[in-house]
Amino acid sequence: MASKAIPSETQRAKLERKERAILEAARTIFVNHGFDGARMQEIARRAGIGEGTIYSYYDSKAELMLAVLQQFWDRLTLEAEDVMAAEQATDFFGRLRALAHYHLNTVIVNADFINLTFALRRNNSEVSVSRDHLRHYVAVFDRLFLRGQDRGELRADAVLWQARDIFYGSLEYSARSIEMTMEADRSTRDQQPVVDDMVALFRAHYGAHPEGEAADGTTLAALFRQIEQLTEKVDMLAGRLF
Amino acid sequence: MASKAIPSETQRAKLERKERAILEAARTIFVNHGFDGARMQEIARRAGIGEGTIYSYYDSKAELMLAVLQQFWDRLTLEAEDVMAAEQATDFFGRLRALAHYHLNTVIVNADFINLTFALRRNNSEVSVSRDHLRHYVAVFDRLFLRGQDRGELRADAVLWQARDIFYGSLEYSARSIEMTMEADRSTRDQQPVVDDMVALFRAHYGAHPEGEAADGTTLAALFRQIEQLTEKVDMLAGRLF
DNA sequence: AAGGCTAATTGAATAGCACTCGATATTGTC
DNA sequence: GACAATATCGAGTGCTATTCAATTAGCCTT
Repeated sequence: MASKAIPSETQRAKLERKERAILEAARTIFVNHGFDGARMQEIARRAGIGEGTIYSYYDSKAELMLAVLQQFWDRLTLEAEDVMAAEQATDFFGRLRALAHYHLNTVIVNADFINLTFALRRNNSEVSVSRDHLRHYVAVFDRLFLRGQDRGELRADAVLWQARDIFYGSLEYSARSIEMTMEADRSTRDQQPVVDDMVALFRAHYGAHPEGEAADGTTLAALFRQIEQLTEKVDMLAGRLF
Repeated sequence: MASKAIPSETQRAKLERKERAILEAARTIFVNHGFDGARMQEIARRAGIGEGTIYSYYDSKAELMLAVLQQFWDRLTLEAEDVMAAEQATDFFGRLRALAHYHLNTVIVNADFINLTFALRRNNSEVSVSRDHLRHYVAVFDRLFLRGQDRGELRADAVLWQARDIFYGSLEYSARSIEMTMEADRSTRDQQPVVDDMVALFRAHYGAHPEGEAADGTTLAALFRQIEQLTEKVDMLAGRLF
């Protein structure tokens, strides 16, 4: 029995090493050439194996790339947690700043990976898996936000997923703008105003503003929202009239 | 001379009709099958022409799709302008709401096109052209924002491109969230809170309300007054209706 | 250590696709 | 009607991911 287990252990180790080699090679080739530009032959050559062998590890090119992305997003998730844990400021906005800074920088530095992730959004069968990575990753923000609400730092009536979309959506677009304006210079300098703006935005719009409360506890943001809804109603009614 | 011009006119018309047929067929096939899933043969069959003929109109599959996208984004740009012009409320926030509403709805309804647009973000040579469509489209927002600043409705120190990224980035992510939660039901109901939140956000973060005194009683009073007036207006309009 | 069994590996063969090109048809001019 | 120019066609080309029959390596039994 033991004589069986030990050799199979070394065998498994060997297979795992080979799998890592494939993944490593695939990562390089995919990032450099994109999904369509990557040649399975080149990946095989770089991994030091035959072309057909890849298919005993991964069923298809798409699945291979999915594995690469899986690894990538898992790493990001762990790093994001670490960055927030390392932040001295333990209040919501301090941590939000740390997360925003990390995310923006990561998205810019790993623009290739981000593009790859969204390039898969065609083949519908793969999308669901691709979504899981993202869901897992953005859960970091969700936990932070909910904790902020529990502590009373954020409006209790704020909707989590709306805030999440604002956070990640804005930062992703900002990353693209930053990339466009300075293609070569990858310093972190120009990211600062974007991060500052994002934190200020969350403070103004989602912050609990205890000092600005009216006697009945109404907040400024709530008033603005109320104005929005009323204005809309007026528009709607006016539209029905004329 | 005239005898030359007239036949060439009919000939040109014929070619243009054929080009429209190709574009129309391509649009359908690309939307239904995605870029990689689309077969040039099927596009040709649907357009009622030979496969090779497409290549005397468009140099490649990618360029054909680019033409489809061009047409799509041009239409969106015009519609966005119209929607804003049709809005009764001429202040910044009223128009922003109209634009946000139009954009969010459009992105949801035409999710296929949006995905196609970003699917091209691999082949670098095409990206620049693809960017031009977007640049043209988002210029609608830019004009609105700058006008709002000129009129003193918005903070003068707000950075245009940051605001633009927040607007379009958030809405695109929100669209995805909305799609995910209700795959079938395409009513406009769930878009309302997102639009409200976006406008309220711009008001709180970019609005020029005497910001320094935001938390003091006078501003609060002004807001309450505004709410009073709006409520009155709603009552009046509702009274006229029923 | 040899033989046998299983699992892993290989790369030539297959199939599917965008795109080309020589042949054919259509149009315009005299 | 005949010639030139232009537009159309679809079988052929070249390039890929993927398959699979043949080969090799690993492991166990005796």
